Amino acid sequence: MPKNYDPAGTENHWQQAWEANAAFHPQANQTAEPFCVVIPPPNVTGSLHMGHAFNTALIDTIIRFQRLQGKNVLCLPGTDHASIAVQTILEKQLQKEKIDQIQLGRENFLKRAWKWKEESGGNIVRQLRRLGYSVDWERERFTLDAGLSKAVREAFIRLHEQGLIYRGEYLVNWCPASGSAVSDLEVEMKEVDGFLWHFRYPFKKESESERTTHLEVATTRPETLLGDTAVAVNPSDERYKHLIGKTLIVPFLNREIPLIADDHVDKEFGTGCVKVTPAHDANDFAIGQRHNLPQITIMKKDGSMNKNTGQFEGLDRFEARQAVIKALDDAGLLIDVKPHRHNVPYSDRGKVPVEPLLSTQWFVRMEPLASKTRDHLKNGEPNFVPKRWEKVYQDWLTDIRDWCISRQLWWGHQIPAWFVISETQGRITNSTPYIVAHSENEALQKAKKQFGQSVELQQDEDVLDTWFSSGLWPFSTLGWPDEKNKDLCCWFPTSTLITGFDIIFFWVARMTMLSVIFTGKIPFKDVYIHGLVRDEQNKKMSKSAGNGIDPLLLIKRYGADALRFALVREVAGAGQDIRLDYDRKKDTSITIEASRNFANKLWNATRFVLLNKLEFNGQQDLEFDPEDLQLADRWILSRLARANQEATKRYQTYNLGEAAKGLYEFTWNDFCDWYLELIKKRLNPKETSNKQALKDQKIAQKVMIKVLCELLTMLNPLMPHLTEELWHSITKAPENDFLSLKLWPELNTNALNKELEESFENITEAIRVVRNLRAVAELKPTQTAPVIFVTPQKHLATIMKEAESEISSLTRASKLEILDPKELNKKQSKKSLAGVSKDLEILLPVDGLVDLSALEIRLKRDLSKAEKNIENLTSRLNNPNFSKKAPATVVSECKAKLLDAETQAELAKKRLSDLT
RNA sequence: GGGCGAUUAGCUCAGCGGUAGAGCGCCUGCCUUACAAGCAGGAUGUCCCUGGUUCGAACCCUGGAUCGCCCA
Repeated sequence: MPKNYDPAGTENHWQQAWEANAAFHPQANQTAEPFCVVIPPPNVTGSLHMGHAFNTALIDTIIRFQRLQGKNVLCLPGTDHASIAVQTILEKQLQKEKIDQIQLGRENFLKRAWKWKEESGGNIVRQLRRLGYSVDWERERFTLDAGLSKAVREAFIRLHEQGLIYRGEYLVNWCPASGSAVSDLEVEMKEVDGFLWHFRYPFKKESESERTTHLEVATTRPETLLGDTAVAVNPSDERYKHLIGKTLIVPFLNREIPLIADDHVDKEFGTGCVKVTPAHDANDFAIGQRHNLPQITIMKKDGSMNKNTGQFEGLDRFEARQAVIKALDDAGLLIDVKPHRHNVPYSDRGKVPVEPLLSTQWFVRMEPLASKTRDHLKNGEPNFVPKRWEKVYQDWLTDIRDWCISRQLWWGHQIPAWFVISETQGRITNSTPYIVAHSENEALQKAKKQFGQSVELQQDEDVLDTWFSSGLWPFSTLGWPDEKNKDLCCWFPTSTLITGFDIIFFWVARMTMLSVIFTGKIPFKDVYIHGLVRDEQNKKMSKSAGNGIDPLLLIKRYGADALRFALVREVAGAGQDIRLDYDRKKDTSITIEASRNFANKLWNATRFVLLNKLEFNGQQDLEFDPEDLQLADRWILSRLARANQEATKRYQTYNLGEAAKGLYEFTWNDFCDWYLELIKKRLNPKETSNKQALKDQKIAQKVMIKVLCELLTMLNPLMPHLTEELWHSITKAPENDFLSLKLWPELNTNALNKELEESFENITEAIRVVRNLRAVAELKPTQTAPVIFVTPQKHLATIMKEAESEISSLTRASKLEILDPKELNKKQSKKSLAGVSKDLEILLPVDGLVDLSALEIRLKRDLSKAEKNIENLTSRLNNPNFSKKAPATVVSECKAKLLDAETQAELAKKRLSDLT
């Protein structure tokens, strides 16, 4: 084994071995308790970013732990088809090749899209493998698969049958960049610096009075005045009360519109008069509905002005704004321009302002779905971890708006609705009847029954929102709508959903709602919500901000295990965002480097064990008679059991960061720093003929191997590659026998011994004091010196005697004495360096030149600490309320501490007086 | 405007009623044959402010400040 761990080869090797042996491909018919996680399907156009790495690290840790618990674990991977993103990529391709999309036709376009998917779409999935993801690759799914497409059609048909899907003309968010409607959720509000334009809205001649020939109106979007069908004021606004009902004239178009009164108008905003454009603004749409106003669309789908705009026809929406302003100015109607910061809705994908636009779309009626899902939530389904996200989820399910699911795109699930165009002269209008069916054939049969033999059908051109198919993911991937499917029966409802809080709305809520309606069940028991990865400036990592950190680069530098361990370790406070330090010049991260160092530590601990197990081979049993165990053995076995107990609990309750930290500390501090150091002497006995020594050696070997093996298993969910490699090194297990498929070490409760652990701490503390005194004495590490421990505590003395030889070697003692204060020779103590730990005196009788002033400083510091303690504790104990009201254990603890502090102060004083 | 979260050592964060913790960094000494990606020793804090509850508050409650996120 080389001195340093090199992850590259190891990780690659085990990833291939796992996959070649289908290690994580479970059978649906096993009797073991099922455990299932479906991964949040990444966008097929995506490439691995830190968010994926983080999510993956958490999921994989959880499922690997559950696998070690003996459960029948399925983790199902896949990708979603990302309608808009793929379409955008292809459109760019076509543009480059100067191919017209319409001429190319839908069929050819889709051929190209699939070709692109086959060639480039696997990118993200390939990259996920680099993390060592223990998913079942044989069950990998894609939202446009035949199976999932069937599920989508079935879902659409069932919703439609239940009256939960409708088609109609409403105001939707139109994204001119992608030429499609998008849902409310795909709109992001951005605060931008704009202007508030004040202009005059003239009254019709008959409506004029001497004093009022016009109204002053303020708007951030002057171009929409071309679609105005009213001006509105608040009914209680004294300034305008008398004018309500009068007629105004739309500039340039000379359209007559009324002045109406509506409660929703804010008197304080602008002049208190608002123009009303029902076809281009959501609030105005609502006003329009209340007042029966006409809706005039002024824009085409590409964002340019249509024929309703007179002289402005053909202008792009932003050009039109400038043109309208200029025209208003020219006409003397423009009054004022004020800078104004306001929110503008942007399309998430298209990155341009969305345009509220009247158009005919398909919608899902959400309230009935949400209401059923809220009922489940009352019973605690699903269970959110951390709890606080439940409220976010609940708020979202309350006051939910209908979901616009149609997209004017080609890449996706084409809506399974066929228009009976023969009923409306071969054209699709808002009144054309339609048939919803699984296939064209079925639609035709149905249509013939209803409309006669000579019907002519045309399928709706639009596709469904990608989230519609993602919403079915937990059950469509398991074989739904085939309710007898073995996978579905075995693993649905799934166990845990693990995802970031940013998609609770988009994804989690939609999955629960769709699942409730189709299966009657919430699709997962637990929802573990994690935070986001932020950059070193605490900014959210995103493509547009350009502050992403490439996980693959970090994997290359530190290894996938180090990256995973670092990400999980940082997440101790569940649900909190994590900040990852990163040096952009050098592509290094101190946090991940620390995890890499930990991997190396584990590597070297194993190396040490292998170098010292002598004639042991992997098959040899590790049984031993507890009677033969030495103090250190019993101690480390107690610590091991505790580590096991804590890790189990933490893994089970999603406290993964704490699990990682706990195991890190056990490995480094307990096992490496103390246990392995303590047994070094036993492992290399000087007299090979001494039977007891050989026995002790063997016990130490067995214990260290046992501890290491269990440790490797417990760390396996966090660092799967490294632990797999090291486990094979120790056990010499065959290549296709995996630690990852073994069982979690059984908890040995008999080994737990709190008292022993506490006593042991006294010893380690004593050793620390000796080392400190040696440093004060400026002894060379190789130099030995005599050590004397003095304690009146019989128990402590006994334990120290039991560990005498270990203490000797760790303190480099030439001679070690453990004495009762009565046995201490005055002369001896006078000439010694001395330290104090609790009621233990530590003496270093060194002759020769020693810097006494350094020792004095040390002792004085000890003394003042102890005195401060005494003061503190006494004042507490002197408070009558304290002893009366505080729990008895706390009071007695306090008294014991006071006693300790007093002895300590006394000893320190004595030593100080000895110095002079 | 409504809601949520954060504020603890130089940095990144644990702790959530019983005298402040870890990792990294820092200082000192060590190539002690598992590991210098290491070992040993050491220093470091008005636990954001303000009242209050309590025998006792970093932790619970009032109010406020700053930063961040979500929704309107």
